[in-house]
Amino acid sequence: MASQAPVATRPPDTEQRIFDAALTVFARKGRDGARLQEIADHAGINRALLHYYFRTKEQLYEAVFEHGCRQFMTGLSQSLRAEEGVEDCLRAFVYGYIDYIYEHQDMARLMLNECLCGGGVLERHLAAAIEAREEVPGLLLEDRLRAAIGAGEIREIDLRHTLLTIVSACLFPFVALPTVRLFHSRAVEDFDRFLQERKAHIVDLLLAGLRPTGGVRRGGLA
Amino acid sequence: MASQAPVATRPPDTEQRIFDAALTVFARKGRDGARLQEIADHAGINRALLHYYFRTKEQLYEAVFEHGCRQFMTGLSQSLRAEEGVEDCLRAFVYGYIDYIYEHQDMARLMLNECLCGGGVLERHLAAAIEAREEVPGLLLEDRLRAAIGAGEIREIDLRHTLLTIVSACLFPFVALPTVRLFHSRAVEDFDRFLQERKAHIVDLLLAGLRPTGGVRRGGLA
DNA sequence: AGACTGTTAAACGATTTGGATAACCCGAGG
DNA sequence: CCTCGGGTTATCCAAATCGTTTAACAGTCT
Repeated sequence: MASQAPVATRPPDTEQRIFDAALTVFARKGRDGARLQEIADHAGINRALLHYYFRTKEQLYEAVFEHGCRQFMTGLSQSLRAEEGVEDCLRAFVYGYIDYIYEHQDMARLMLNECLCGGGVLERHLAAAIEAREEVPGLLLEDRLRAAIGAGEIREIDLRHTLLTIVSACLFPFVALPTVRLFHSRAVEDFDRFLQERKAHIVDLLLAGLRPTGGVRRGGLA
Repeated sequence: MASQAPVATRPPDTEQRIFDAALTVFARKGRDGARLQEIADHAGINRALLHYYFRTKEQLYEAVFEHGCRQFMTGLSQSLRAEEGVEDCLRAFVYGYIDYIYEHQDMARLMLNECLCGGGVLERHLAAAIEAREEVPGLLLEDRLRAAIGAGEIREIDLRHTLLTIVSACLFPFVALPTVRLFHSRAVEDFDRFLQERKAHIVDLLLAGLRPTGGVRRGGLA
C-alpha cells in the first residue's frame, strides 16, 4: 500500500516513454499504419512490454488519445490568456493557438487523423470534456467577442462561424503543410518566421473584418 | 486496333468501379486501414481481379490517387468561374470551392490523409501538376486580387496568406467535421444549410477584411 | 528464501498480401 | 458451329507481418 513507488523494483518512466513513443508513431503513421514494434523501438523497450502496460494495441491507442487529449485541451486553454481589450484578446488567442499547436503538432495530427478516418473516439472524448464543463479553448474568446458586439466594439456577426474561421486559419496550415510548402517558400526554409507572418496576417485580417460598419470610427480598433 | 471497345468481350466500367470503391474505402479507412477484400466487396468483384488490374495494393493506391488527384484539381479549377468584379470573383471562389469539396469529400479526405501521414505522394503529384503548368485552383483568384490591389479596390495585404486563409476557412470545416458537429447543431441536423451559412459568412468576413483602409469608401464593396 | 514486478526472448495464431492456377462465361471471328 | 481470347471467379498457397501469449529471467523488497 505504498503511496508513490509501485512497491517493486525501479519504476522508471517507462510508461511515459511509451506514451511519448506511441504518440509520435501514431501521429506519423496513423492508427492502423503504426506498428507496435516501431513504438517499442522508439521507446527503447521490448514489444511484449507494451502489452504488459496496456493489454492491446487498441487500449494503448485509447490511452494515448485520452491522456494526450485531456492534456492538450487544458494546456491549450491555459495558453490562451484572457486579455482585457477585444483586440488584445483576439491577438492572444491567435498567437497562443498557433504557438501551442506548433509545440504539440503530434497531438494535433493525431486528433485530425481521428477526424478523418476515426470511429468516433474523438467525438466521445470531446463530448465528455464538454459535458464535464472542462475548459473548451474557444468559448472564452466567443464570450469576449459577444460582449464586444454588445459594446459596439465589433460589428454584429455570426460568432460560431467566426470562431470556426479563426481556428481554421490557425490550424489548417499545419494540416496541409506539404501543400503549403509548395506555395510558401518561406514555410520550408524558415518555418518559424512563416508562422510569425501567419499570426500577424490572421489578426490583421480579422480585426479589419470585424471592425464596426457604418463609417463611425470607434476607439481601440485602429 | 479497334478504337473504342478494347477488342475483347464486354469491357464494362469495371476499372472505374474499382477506382470508386478504392477511393471510398481508402478515404474512410486510410491507406493502411483499408483492406483489399473490402475494396473488392465495394466494387462487387473478386479480390483476384484487383491484382489483375493493378498488381499490388501500393500500385492501386497510387493509381487511385493520381487519377483522383488530377480529376479533382482540374474539376475544381473549372468550378471556380472567373467573374468580372473582385467581389464576384471572391464569392464565386468561395461558393465554388465549398460546393466542389462537398461533392468530392472522399478525394479531399484522401488528400488530407496523405498530408497528415503520407510519404510524399501528394507533394510529388502536386509538384508535377504545378510543373506541367496545369491550372492550380487558387492562382486565378490570387491574380485577380493582385489586380484589385493595384486598382485600389482592396487594401494591400499579403496575398499568399490571404489565399491560405480563404482555403482554410472553406476546407477545414470538412476536416474537423466531427468536432464542428459538437458546436454547430445545425451542421448535424442540416448540413446543407450549415454550408450555405458558411459560404455567406466567409465572403462577408473577407470582403470586410479586405476593404480599403483610410475611411475613403470606394465603390463596389458595400 | 519467497514473492512480486519489470523485462525479455521466443513461439503462436490469425490476418493480409501477393501470386498462381484452373475453370467458367461470353462475344468475335474464322 | 467451333475455337479463341480476354474478363471473371473460386480456390489455394507461400510468405510476411503483426498482435498476442507464454515462460523464463533479473532484480528488489520483506
